Amino acid sequence: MPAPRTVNHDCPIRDVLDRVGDAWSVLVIAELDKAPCRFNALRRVIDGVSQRMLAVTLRQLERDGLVTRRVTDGRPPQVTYALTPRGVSLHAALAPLADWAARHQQAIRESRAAFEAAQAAAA
Amino acid sequence: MPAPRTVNHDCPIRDVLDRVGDAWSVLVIAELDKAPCRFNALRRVIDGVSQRMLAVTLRQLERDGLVTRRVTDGRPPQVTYALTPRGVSLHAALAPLADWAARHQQAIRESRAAFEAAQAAAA
DNA sequence: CGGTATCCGCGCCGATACTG
DNA sequence: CAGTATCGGCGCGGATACCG
Repeated sequence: MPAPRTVNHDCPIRDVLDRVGDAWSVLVIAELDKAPCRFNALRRVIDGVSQRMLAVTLRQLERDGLVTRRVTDGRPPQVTYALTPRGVSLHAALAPLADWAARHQQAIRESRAAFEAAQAAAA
Repeated sequence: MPAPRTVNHDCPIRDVLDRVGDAWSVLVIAELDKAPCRFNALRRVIDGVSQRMLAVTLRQLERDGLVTRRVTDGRPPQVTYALTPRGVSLHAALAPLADWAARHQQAIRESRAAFEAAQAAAA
């Protein structure tokens, strides 16, 4: 297949944004940064994520070497996920963005309200 | 209404990631950070973006107070987009992530290849 | 030149059912 | 407990046509 998907540029940041832009990946990383966690525990704490999306997200993160999947057979079977050093470093690289978001959140909301008010006035 | 939905958390970073996760927003911001730019010039340099998506993206960024839209009537009419200080600060907050992406890109590709090789071996 | 309006396909994701 | 398989809707975005 020639064109799998939006080519954009081979700009390296796009690979990362495809992951980071996903709603769940960041939440999973943030949670695992606190402590390793099991599947259903993760599911409960993330709240809103479906079983399928959590599985898919974890598989992607594992694939990229950002989390590890450790299986402990027994009754009941246990699977523990944890961040790799690479995953930790990504979480760290995300911090400035999170900071920015927290600092500008209010101003952005006001901008949006103002913009919509202007739109309404134009109509 | 108990839980409207797609709430995740009111975590402020989600608002930002909805924008940043969008394929085009970051490219537009990066381009406008170099210099203000007109619509079609932006279209040419971004390469791959449809007219519709560029318009939508710019509207969102304007709405959030990240870019300004300046119209100069004449023949032909001109519309110039530029980053606001807030937009510049977002671009700066993105830098560590871009750095991280550049530094880990190669390792991630290798992880993916290894993962897929393991998958193939399991089959 | 710089858009908006409309249509429509396809890909993502939630729901459901089943397995080791 | 920790998943995979399958289906179906719906929303995102490309293509196209048209306007100031």
